[in-house]
Amino acid sequence: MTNRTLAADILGKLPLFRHTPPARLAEIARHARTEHVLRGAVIAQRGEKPRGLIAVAYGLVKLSLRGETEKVLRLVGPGETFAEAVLFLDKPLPVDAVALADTLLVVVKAAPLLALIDTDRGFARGLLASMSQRMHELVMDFEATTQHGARERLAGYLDSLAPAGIGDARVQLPASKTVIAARLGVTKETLSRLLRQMGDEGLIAMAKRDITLRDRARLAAAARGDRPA
Amino acid sequence: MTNRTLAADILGKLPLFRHTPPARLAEIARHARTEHVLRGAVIAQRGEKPRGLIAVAYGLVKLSLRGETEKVLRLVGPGETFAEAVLFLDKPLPVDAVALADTLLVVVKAAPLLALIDTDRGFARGLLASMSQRMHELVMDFEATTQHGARERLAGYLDSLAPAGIGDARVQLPASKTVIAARLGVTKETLSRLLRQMGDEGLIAMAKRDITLRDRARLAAAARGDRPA
DNA sequence: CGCCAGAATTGATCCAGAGCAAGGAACCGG
DNA sequence: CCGGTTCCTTGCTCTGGATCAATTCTGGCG
Repeated sequence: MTNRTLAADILGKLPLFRHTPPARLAEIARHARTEHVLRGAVIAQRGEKPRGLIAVAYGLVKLSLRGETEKVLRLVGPGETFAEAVLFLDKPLPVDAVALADTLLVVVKAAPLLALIDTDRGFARGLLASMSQRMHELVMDFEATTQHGARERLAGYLDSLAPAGIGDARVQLPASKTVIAARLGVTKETLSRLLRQMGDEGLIAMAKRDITLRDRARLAAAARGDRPA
Repeated sequence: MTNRTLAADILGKLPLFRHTPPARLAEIARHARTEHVLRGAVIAQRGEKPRGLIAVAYGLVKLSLRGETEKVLRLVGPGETFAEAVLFLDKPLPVDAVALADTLLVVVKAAPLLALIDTDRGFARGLLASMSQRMHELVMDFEATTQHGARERLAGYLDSLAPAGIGDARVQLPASKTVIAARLGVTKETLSRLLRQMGDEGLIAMAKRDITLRDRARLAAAARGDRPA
């Protein structure tokens, strides 16, 4: 399979292009290329000008703000895209992107996508919807960071990892605890202590990156800010 | 002037509709209405379903997250719009909207706008651009809140109020200090102390809501995190 | 003018979470 | 099986900014 048909294949599976006719998709793929990067590789850096829309075929990408303390804005997994927003702005990237695992990317140049907005109404709507979604998540995150304490954020995060349902649930952290901590906006030390504490309270059980939610009701309560009994 | 021609008139002045032909604009205005609200009035509350895209003709609207401590996400002034993102999501509003002054709003229902995306390519692009812009601002704000201390945020904010340039600049706070404090993510007490401190250092001079930036170089330095000499 | 409510200042205290330091524990290639 | 990373945990201390508690200032309005 050539690089381009591979790209077309991957792009076709994205929600964004779900309704785009194959002919147009092939056209888009002509301006796309796949890129394989190793764990730890820097995909893009803050300040650079974006190379285009980036989709993750497999692997995991970390988008983060780097100050003296790193804040992870989003973990981008298979089937997800990033850098949509900068496509339409003449601004440099505001975040760093680093591969957390061996990752296959598809990079699509901006120009053909801009054209696609005019010719494929489904795409325009899809893009709008996905950006709205992203925006909403960002606002929710903002709220979590500014309104809730570290314990509440962690409880909410853990709860969000498991599909709604009652009874024990087993979840797996999508990245190292250090990265999760930066995602939650705390230090790894604080995360470690909080996990420990929740373990002691019987809220969760932890084995490495695998966590069992032992009491989802109390976990949800903790996310709402209730202090332990 | 009727309510509708007024609405059309106001909408026509927005960047978003800058390139929309008058005929379409009139069509949109058929589904829009103006709304005059008094200072302090609640325009929309978190959890409600959005009534549509809202534009501010004159006045000032505060968008904020309400927990036990309020966080102001954005102050929306004349010529600006809000609630675009929720148009495309079937979700309740994530924020509260309150008028900070007597304000004239134009409320445009979602349906005709969705139709306009298909018929007016300029509009689709404009919408995408404005959402991207909003997104970018949100990320910058996020960065400020998570990466910088209160003093740096204030310095950056003050600096951003004045157009770039050297020498003394006079700016005016767009709202009460209490609101500005919530915008910056600090308490009014902390804001008061910081302003005082910057005054003592000769960085700024303050009279009520009017602030003179006395040393933009050092102000910019403070925004970057340099401690006072 | 004098009164009152909301806004701002100022001082004193408190605390969640950061920072620092020092081990453990799992994982890797050789 | 060893030696080196990289990741995680745990104890101690420190601090930015919140919180609590008075005043003081301000701008309407009768």
